[in-house]
Amino acid sequence: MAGSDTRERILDAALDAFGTRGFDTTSLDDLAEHLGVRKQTILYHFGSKHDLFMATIDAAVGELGVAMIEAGRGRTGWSAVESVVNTVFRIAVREPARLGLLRETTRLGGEWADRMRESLAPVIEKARLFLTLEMRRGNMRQTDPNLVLVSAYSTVMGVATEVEVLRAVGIEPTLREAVKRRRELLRFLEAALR
Amino acid sequence: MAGSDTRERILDAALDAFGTRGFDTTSLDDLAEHLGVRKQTILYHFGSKHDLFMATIDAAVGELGVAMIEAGRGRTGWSAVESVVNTVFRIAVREPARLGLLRETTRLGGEWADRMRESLAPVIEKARLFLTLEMRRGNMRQTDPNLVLVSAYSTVMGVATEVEVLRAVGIEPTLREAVKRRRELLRFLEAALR
DNA sequence: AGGCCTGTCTACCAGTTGGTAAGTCTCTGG
DNA sequence: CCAGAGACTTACCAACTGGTAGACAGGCCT
Repeated sequence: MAGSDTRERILDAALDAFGTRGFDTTSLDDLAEHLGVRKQTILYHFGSKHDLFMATIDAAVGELGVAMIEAGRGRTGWSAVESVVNTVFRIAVREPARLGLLRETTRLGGEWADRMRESLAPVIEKARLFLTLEMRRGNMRQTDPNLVLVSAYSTVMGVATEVEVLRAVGIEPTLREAVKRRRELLRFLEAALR
Repeated sequence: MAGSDTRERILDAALDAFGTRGFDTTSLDDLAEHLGVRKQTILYHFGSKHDLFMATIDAAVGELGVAMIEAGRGRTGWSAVESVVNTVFRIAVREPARLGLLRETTRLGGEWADRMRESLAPVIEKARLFLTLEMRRGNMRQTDPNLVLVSAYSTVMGVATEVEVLRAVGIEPTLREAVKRRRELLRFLEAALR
């Protein structure tokens, strides 16, 4: 039959559901119905809802990390930052659930956040090194790289994903607006970092 | 007996629970047990879980807005920004659930986010006016105030509340660290805005 | 052919959820 | 003194949750 293709389909659907509706609100029944499959098929492939979420984190966060490292590879200075931000924004527009899952995971904390940190550790380490180097070179203002990292992360994530906050200031989440937002965000970051 | 004091107690506990564990994860049973009261007492005062959450938003977001406006009153320029950020940070440290509830509400979206936007509209309007004025005076770089607002909001909220992200870069959420974070955040914002 | 593994299904379950119905108690005003 | 409103309770329920047990089909290897 379809072979192990079902597993992939479940993982995709789970990523989408967990990343948009959240972990608690997503029931295996709903997920199964949406896939045209019985709930027990999901449990057969992933054992438990817990394990399914774990697998989802690995898949989503892993690929996200790879994309970010790829975006920064070979670039230096401001162009590296720009490239990474553009990549994150592209993902935010095309697969909002992927960043949503990151949010959801940090929100849930505990064991899941640990897992996510593990997956993301190499990216963070790379970013830290980058910042340290740029500071030493005098291309960036001197401060604690970790704190800069948090500020930059928060800003990018927020501007890229916080739909309701955008609406609160009268910005509708359209593609055109996303482009403007990205441009302004880059200016904001550039001013803050350099 | 205790009169309508129970209502207040329920509201406080609900704010705490919804703001930290989230809406779905918080059951009326748990809430009731924690209060030493039957679940039906909660439903007597608030009708439904839905209505309880609404009331929680009104209470929490309302007071937050008042605190922010109060912090900015009478001040101009950078000192106003500083004062508001300090206020938000104080709340983040002392009543993390209050900011957590804001997060949770934007996360859930829909009707609840609408309600929150209503409560917060005057604060946002005031902030927008402030930014416009400062830009006109030349104290702040010229751009779309709405976009600046989103960037600033995201950054402050993130740095103040995203515990797991902080841990990811090796910062433990202690009080001492919070002070350092606030100082760095202010520098970050100052560089980005002026 | 026959045993076995994989993938999917049906049937079922115990626990938890938000919510309804109807009672009990106490205080207060006429 | 008693009617009734307010505050809180017990008793109950239907719906849904994640998960287990076991059957059945088909392909693969011997």
